[in-house]
Amino acid sequence: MKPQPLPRDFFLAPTERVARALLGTYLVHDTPEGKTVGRIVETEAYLRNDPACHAFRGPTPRNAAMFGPPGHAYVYFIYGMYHCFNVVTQPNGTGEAVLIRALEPVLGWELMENRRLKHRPSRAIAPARLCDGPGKLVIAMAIGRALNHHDLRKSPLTILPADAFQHPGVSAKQIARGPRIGIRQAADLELRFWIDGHPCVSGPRRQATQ
DNA sequence: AAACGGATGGGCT
DNA sequence: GCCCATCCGTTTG
Repeated sequence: MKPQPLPRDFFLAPTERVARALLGTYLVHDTPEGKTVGRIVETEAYLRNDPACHAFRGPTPRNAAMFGPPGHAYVYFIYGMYHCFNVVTQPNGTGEAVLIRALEPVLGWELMENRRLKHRPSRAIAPARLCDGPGKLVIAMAIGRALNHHDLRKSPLTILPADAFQHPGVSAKQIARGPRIGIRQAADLELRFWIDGHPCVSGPRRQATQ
């Protein structure tokens, strides 16, 4: 039987719990160019009463998706040239989400590499560096503003459970946590989660690779 | 190995 | 006008 996308109820759990539960699941994007799949290895939670959260000061045109239905995408533009991809959590109107920060490439490696090289044609990219950051994975998976508000139970962009590719999943003991990256407000909150020691995690805390 | 600055443009005070 | 949920190449120790 074909694996079914994560159901709506998955995203109704407390956001911190959803951020942990997403580790080991698979982000799948079907495009005319081909299919790409990445295993989620790093996430961050953004909460309603959290000054670092885009929804903190209430709804605006930009953050509207965060106040929309759970299990939909929130895609936003940042630093004049990048996008970030989030999954909305909690009931409609709450304003919480999980940022997807890093993927382990699973399928469509060559397509992901070509997309990355188009943005940065100067050098080769090590496999573990292909999707080790929120801006990078969005380029590799070709996730753009058009997918803002997209229902992640439907084609072309879905999230499949950890067992979809015969993987046992991620146990609580394998999950590390720490402060979120790149924010000034609420910088002390430990709302970043990753698979401990995984080579595809972003930042200095990942395991040393070559 | 870590620190730093430039690119680049939308969103909000 | 200032602030970014970033990335990359260069410099520094």
